[in-house]
Amino acid sequence: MDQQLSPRAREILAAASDLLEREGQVLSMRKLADRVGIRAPSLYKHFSSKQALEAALISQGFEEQAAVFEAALADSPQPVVAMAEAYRTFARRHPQLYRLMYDRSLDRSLLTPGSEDRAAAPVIAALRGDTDLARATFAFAHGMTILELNDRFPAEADLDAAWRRGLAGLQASMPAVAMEDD
Amino acid sequence: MDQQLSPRAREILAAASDLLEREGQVLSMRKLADRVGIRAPSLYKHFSSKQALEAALISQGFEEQAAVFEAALADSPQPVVAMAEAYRTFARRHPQLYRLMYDRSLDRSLLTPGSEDRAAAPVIAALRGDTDLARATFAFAHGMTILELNDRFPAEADLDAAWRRGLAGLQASMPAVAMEDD
DNA sequence: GTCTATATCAAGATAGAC
DNA sequence: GTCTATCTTGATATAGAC
Repeated sequence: MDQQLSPRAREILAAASDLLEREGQVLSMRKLADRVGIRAPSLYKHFSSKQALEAALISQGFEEQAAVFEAALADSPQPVVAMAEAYRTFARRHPQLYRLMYDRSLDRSLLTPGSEDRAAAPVIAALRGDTDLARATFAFAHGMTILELNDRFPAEADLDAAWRRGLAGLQASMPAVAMEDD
Repeated sequence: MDQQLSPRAREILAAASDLLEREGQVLSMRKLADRVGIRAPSLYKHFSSKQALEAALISQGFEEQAAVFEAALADSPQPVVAMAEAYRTFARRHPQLYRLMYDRSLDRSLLTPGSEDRAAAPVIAALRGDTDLARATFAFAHGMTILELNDRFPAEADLDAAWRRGLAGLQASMPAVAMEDD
């Protein structure tokens, strides 16, 4: 959690976030130190390695996702659609953080415990505990998102329509609840 | 096309393919040269840059995908399911090539002209020209594939079930043809 | 908690001889 | 088409002084 980080460490993370948000910037300890206004070796007084620093950023990302998903679950009559929109918005706002979070394998031992699960929980809840469908929906959302970030769709593609189409199909395979609510 | 490449260039590409297939190996001009049995600068007599060499590998990958998708379209009563299986098999057989092909933006000017389109065409045909649905299905397949390669699903997850669930939902949103065939 | 100095490694690419 | 020698850049990380 953030509580375990010193104020200075949090400043460094904020600077790293800023640095990442300039699209295309790759995180390096030197560039980060420049931005903070110190020398690169000094960063190691606050984070034991670059990997540990990245893990802190990733954990923060999961916490933010958890918050927006929980809001979507609580506030929307169509939580899956609302979550998909929140997912896409998150990725567009922090494209480099998104890549950091999802483009590689994760060393989960370095993450804030439970942060990844907290982001996943509202998604599974919105799909009524159907984990297969939740995984399929997550895969669809990630695929749409990362392919868009990587410019892999034709310029003329109507991505809103593809999102709608995919979500409609996936939700249609949910066990119908029709008139009742569980 | 391959025809434009010299025999030596094709040997180099084959070596690069081998090198990539050892999971986890990142392609470098030096390691590639070692494997070919020459010095790194000599590679530049055959490919103008590392990027050009990668583009040749990617083009070959698209050609291979086009071939397996075309076979799936021709041979299977359920072409979308057969293509999804072929897609997953391709990625598992060449995980590093798969990442090279899909993890980044593409400089299409370096590719073999038309190779990317040839891979996409059978997919669109199998979905009866519905491009929105084709993009949604591609996104789902890529998401499942890359998240599996990156170990992002829990160890106990039943990925076969998630694939089936996703494909069933997506195909259900195809305009029904029921008794007729077009 | 910051600094300087440095170790270590690895990468892509070019020049020019043979 | 191959070589040697080299340029240039950039990265993570440590040691030890202040």
